[in-house]
Amino acid sequence: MSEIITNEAEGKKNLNFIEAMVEKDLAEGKNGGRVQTRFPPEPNGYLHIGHAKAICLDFGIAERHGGICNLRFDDTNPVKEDMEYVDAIEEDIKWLGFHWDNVYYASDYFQQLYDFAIRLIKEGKAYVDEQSAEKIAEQKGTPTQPGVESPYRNRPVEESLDLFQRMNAGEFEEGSMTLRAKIDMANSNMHFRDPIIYRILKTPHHRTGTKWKVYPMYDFAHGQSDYFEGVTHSLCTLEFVPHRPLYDLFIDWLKEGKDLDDNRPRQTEFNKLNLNYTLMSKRNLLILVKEGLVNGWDDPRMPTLCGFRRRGYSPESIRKFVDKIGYTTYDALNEFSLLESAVREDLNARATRVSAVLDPVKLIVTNYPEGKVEEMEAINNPEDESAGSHTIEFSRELWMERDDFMEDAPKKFFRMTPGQEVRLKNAYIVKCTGCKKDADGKVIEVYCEYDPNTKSGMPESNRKVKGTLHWLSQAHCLPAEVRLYDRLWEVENPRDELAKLKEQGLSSLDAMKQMINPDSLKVLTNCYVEKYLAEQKPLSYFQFQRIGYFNLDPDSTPDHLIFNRTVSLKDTWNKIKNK
RNA sequence: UGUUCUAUGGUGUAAUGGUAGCACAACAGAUUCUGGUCCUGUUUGUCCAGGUUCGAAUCCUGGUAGAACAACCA
Repeated sequence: MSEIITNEAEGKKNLNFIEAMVEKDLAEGKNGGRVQTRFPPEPNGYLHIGHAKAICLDFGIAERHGGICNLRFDDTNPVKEDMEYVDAIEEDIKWLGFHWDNVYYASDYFQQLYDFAIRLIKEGKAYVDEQSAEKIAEQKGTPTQPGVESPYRNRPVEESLDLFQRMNAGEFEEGSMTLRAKIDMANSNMHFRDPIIYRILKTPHHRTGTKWKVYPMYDFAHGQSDYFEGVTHSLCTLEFVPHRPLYDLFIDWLKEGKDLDDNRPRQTEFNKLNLNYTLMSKRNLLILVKEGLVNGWDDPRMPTLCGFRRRGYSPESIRKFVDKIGYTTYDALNEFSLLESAVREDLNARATRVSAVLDPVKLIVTNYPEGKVEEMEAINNPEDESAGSHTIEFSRELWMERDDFMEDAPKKFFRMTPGQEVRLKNAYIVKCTGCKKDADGKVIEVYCEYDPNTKSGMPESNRKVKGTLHWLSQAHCLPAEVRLYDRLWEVENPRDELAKLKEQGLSSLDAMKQMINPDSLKVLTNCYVEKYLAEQKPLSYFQFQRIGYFNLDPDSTPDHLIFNRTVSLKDTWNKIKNK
């Protein structure tokens, strides 16, 4: 009985449509009851959070259904690709917490693909075209008008065969000839209008060197690669929907009806990730990096996985986010705040609480003995008792946050203002007694008196005060640089805005310069942090209490501490203040 | 004026012919030695018009709106 209930409960899982399909295929015994996926990046740039969405699906489905998922580099265009990217991609996938069964390269199949092309020529299904790119584009027609056939379309098989072999021997210049599949120049699907399947490229390939002079196009490589590997479910994003009939056709031609009909990979498309205030396309990210608009692929403002890593996002937070947005066929624009809620949720459980003063002003506890130092206990994480605690020194001369003092404060200001009591976190309750200002009226010192009976943990310490402030002992803290990040783009939908500006004749670079947020990076050089932070590992997760989540930048040194703000804490006071 | 695809609160996503639910956001409150977290509550939705059905977010028809497709990129 209980088993039945369990099964029913499992049956009610809200699976996304792809995973539901996989389960159905499995139940029906398709592909011999196997599940095999692949993650197929082109090694021409760094992975971004949109790839994380695909990675979670490809690897996740294999993991959850006893299948396998391979990493396959789609390296059919040596002009754009590089081993640097191969290494970075592998690192990012591992960081996200996934592992592949095998690493493959589309270039592993260059010989098989070439042989297949030869076969198609012999079967009269492919021909060598000697027209220019412009001419071919012109003859292609438009989505509403049929194309016209190339004059080379019906040339003798032997001629195409000879030319294709000589193309690969390096006898012809780049751009002078292509191999085209003979399909249908009038088809309503543009991809069926005799697609180019091979082109001449003389740039050495990062893996095969100068062995090949002709390279297969995506459409002629992807489906066949899936087939060679035994992929069952070929998952990709929505823009490949029009390619699917071609994907199927080339596999049909390849199989020659030898296999059972269901023993083949099938392509299924899902919506790619769009995030507001975020530009995702690799092409444009490359421009940002090359033009120095950001400081490299791992700039914490970048949507790359290495950027998020350096910003202080945990892999778990990214997976959590991907989980929340789901997979559909609707071209959605997700709110960045959902990502932020995911990282706050994860870091709340994970981050060590410390004190840091980002905009310091002196706080003097006037009735505290000069020279006296007390070690106070600071809980590392109230959400996790096992995280323990560390000590923080208290003394007469402290640093406090400038924002935490107001001489004339509104009623709801529960912080330091003359006559009002506040708790100094982990220490004493103090009463503000006044401040000192310079000639310009700027507050340079704040004064308070402490109540010795209110030390944290003491019996009388539980008196209620509305505010609790963080602080640092001037003699016992360290200077630090803190980098505050804001959104890189000022417009909510930079993808569409970029397209609009380009239509107006702007270059990508100029359009991006127009949309970029000039205040996306604020460097604070006059900050203080606890001594405790002197010897922490790079990329460790911290919460600067009452401020936000921060992590130690990889460039940080003990002599020059650098922290990146991952995300601020939710700030209710800021809302009240601005009402 | 082609083909293909899509449409559920502000955003994203469930409901697979049977009580429109969840998360984020927003708002209000309670708790708090973080104005954080945790907790409670509130507001807001099936693009439109027909049809099928006892019953439609779901199926059908027609609109409307949006997207993708015309690289020797992937």
